[in-house]
Amino acid sequence: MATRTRRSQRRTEALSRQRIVEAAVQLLDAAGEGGLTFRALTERLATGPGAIYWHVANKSELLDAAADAVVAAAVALKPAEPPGAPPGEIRAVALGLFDAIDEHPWLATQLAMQLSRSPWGSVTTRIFESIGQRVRALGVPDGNLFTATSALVHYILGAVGQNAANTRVDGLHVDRGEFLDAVSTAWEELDPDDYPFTRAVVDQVREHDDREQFLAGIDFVLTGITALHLPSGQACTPPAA
Amino acid sequence: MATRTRRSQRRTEALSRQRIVEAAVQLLDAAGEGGLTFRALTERLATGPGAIYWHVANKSELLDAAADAVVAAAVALKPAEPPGAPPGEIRAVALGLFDAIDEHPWLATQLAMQLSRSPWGSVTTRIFESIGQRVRALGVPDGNLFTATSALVHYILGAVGQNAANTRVDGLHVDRGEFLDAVSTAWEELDPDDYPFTRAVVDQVREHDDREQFLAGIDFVLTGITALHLPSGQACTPPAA
DNA sequence: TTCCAGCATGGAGCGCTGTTCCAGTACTGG
DNA sequence: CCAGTACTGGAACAGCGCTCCATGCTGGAA
Repeated sequence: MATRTRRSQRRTEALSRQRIVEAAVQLLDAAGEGGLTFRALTERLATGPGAIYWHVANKSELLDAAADAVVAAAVALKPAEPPGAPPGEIRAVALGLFDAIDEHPWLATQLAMQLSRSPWGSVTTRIFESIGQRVRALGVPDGNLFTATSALVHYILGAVGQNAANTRVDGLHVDRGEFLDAVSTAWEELDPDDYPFTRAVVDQVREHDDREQFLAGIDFVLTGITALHLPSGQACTPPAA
Repeated sequence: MATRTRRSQRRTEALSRQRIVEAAVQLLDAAGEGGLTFRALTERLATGPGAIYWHVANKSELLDAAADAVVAAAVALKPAEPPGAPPGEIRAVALGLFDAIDEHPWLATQLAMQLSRSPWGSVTTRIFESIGQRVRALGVPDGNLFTATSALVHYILGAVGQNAANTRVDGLHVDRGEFLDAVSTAWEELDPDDYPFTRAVVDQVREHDDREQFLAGIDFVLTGITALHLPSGQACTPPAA
C-alpha cells in the first residue's frame, strides 16, 4: 500500500504518512499526550480528517508510528563504536532511550502502553533487537539469549517509564528539587507501621541521580547475566532460594 | 472529607467510594479497559453521574483507586512466611503481582500508565515498600537500599506489563500457542539485515514459559544486587565497562 | 490535446465520552 | 417539627475519534 510514484507538486504540499507522523510528534512534544487530537492535527496540516484517515488507520496506529519514529532514532545513533565492549554499548543504547524520553515525555506513557497492549509491536522489537545484539556479543550462550535480553529490556522499559515523569508534568518542565521534595514530603506522611521501609529511604530520594540509578540497575542485570550464564561467572553463588 | 457517622439504611443501599471502586473493578474485569464508562457505571449502580462524582474526583482517580485495590490485595497475601528467606519472598511478591495481572488484564496498562504519569503514586509506593522490606532483609547496606529496590521494582513493572497481554487480547482469552505462533511468524518475516538477533532467537519465543522467564529476570537482578552490594559477593567481577 | 478512472481530499456530522450543573430528596441535629 | 446539610440523579455541554461522501486533482490512455 505504498507504491508512490514521483510527485512533482500537489495541491499545497502533498500529504503523506511521514508528514502526518512528524506533525503528530510535534504536537505531542508541544502539548503533551493530550495535545494530539485529530482536530489539532487537521488544523496544523490544513486539511480534514478524511485526508488523514487515508494515510493512517486510526489514532492508535498514529501513536505507534510516532513512538516508533522517535525510538528508531534513539536506538540507532551508534557512531560505529569499536566492538569488544558490549556492556558499554548496552548502557549507551539504554541511555539513548532515556534521553529520548527526556526530550519527548509523552514517549514514556506511550512505550508503557504499547508494551502492555501489543507486547511485540515494532517499538518493542526494535529495542529488543538492539539490546539483543549486544547481549549476544557479551558471550551469553544461545539458549539463554532470549531470557537474558528480555530481562534487560523489561528493566529498561520499566525504568525509563518511571524516570520520564520525574522531570516534567503535563509537558511542562518541573523543577527537579521541588518534585523530589514533594515526593519526600508525601512519603514522610505515610503510616510508619505500613511503610517502614519507604520512610527509611526517604532521604535517598532527594539525593539520588536518575541516570546513575538507571545505570546501576542495568549493571545489576548485567552482573546477574554474567554470573549466571557466563562460564567465568559460574563461581558466584546465586542468592539462596 | 470522610467524617461518616453511622448510617442505618439509606435510599436503596448507600453509595460509597468503596462500592464505586468495586463496581469499577468488576466492569474492567468483564469488559476490559474500554469497559469502564461513567455511563456503564451509573447503570450498574443504578444512579447518576453526579452521585459518583460526589465520591470520586474524576475517572483518573477512579482508575487509580481500582488499581490500588487490586494491587493491595496482591502484594499483601503473605501468610506470615517464616523470615530468613528474603529472595523467596521477593519472588512471591512479584508472582503475586504477576498473577493479579493475569486475573485483571487491564491492570497491566493501568500500572504502566500510573508508573509514567504519577511515578510515586500509591500503587507504585505499595509495591516499592513490599519489595523494599525484603531487600533490606537481604542484608543490602542502607546506602544502597533505594537503588537496589528501585531496580527490582522497575524490572518487575516492566516485565508484568508485557507478560499481561501474552494471554489475553481485549479481555478475551487467547490461545497462548496461537499467540506465540503469530509473534514467531511476524518475527520470521522481519528483514534479516535489520533484525538478525530477533530472527535468531525466534524459536525460543515459542518454547519459553512466562513465569519461568519472569523469575529468571528477578534472579538476574537479585544476583547483581548480591554480587555488587553484599560483602560476600564482592569477589565477583562486574562486567567490564 | 482531450478525456476519464480513480487516488486523494476536506467538510459536515454521528455517536460517544468525561464532566458540570442544579433542582430536588433523604437524613440529622437542635 | 423544622432548618440545613449530605447526597442524589437527570439533563445538558464541549470535545473526542471516526465515517461518509461530494468534490478536486492527476497521470496515463486515446
